[in-house]
Amino acid sequence: MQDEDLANVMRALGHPVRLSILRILAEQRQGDCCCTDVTQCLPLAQSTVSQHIKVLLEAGLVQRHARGTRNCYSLRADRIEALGAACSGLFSGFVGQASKEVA
Amino acid sequence: MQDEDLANVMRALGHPVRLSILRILAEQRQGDCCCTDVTQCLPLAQSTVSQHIKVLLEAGLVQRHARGTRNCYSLRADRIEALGAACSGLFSGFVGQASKEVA
DNA sequence: ATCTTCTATCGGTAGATGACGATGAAAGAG
DNA sequence: CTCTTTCATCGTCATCTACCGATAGAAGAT
Repeated sequence: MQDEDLANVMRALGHPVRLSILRILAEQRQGDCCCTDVTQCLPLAQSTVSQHIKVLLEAGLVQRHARGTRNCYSLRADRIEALGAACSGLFSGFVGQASKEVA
Repeated sequence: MQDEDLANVMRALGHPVRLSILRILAEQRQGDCCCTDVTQCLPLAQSTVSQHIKVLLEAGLVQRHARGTRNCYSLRADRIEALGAACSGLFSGFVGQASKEVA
């Protein structure tokens, strides 16, 4: 994962509301969590929530699947796992060098 | 680490230049990397680099230690490790639930 | 066909962010 | 003391972000 992509994903994660949305989606068993459901869990307008979801979509962290009149969202576990791996590599790379000095 | 803090750190990481700065600091052996050194590695003005470093400082990702007329910067390995752990927990939490549906 | 629900998008506003050049303070060198 | 180097901060500008209300289109219900 390139720095540019990684930065994009980090930026998507860099807002408390979006972290909340991810948590809300993670708690849904069936993946049938639509925009209205998410909105009801948050003190924000539907349009605002929709915008945040769009950011998460573009970062590849969630996926959309239409179900009748609803748009349902769920986490993209594959991408999140990849991100976890990328972070591990990133941080261990940093720490590997940095620990020589920080002591 | 609370969502608010986590989001702050993510936001700090959510810019390619700041990721670059972290990489530059990680490559320094002695921790004697000053603002001018970092600036020479980047196509940006010194004031801009100083601003980015400030963001990283406030996120707790780097530390400053004066050395004569220079301000030297190094990574805070402890914080980065903590962040890595927080991310692991976050992602595994997400994936743990999400994987029930994504298959 | 009409009504309702859901939701993406638009338009607008306030505030944050990123970039720059200029400046001034601190610390060492001459 | 004077000069140079370093660098955080300030003022400014352009752009991006976050939020809202309004709207329109799609899909199902009546």
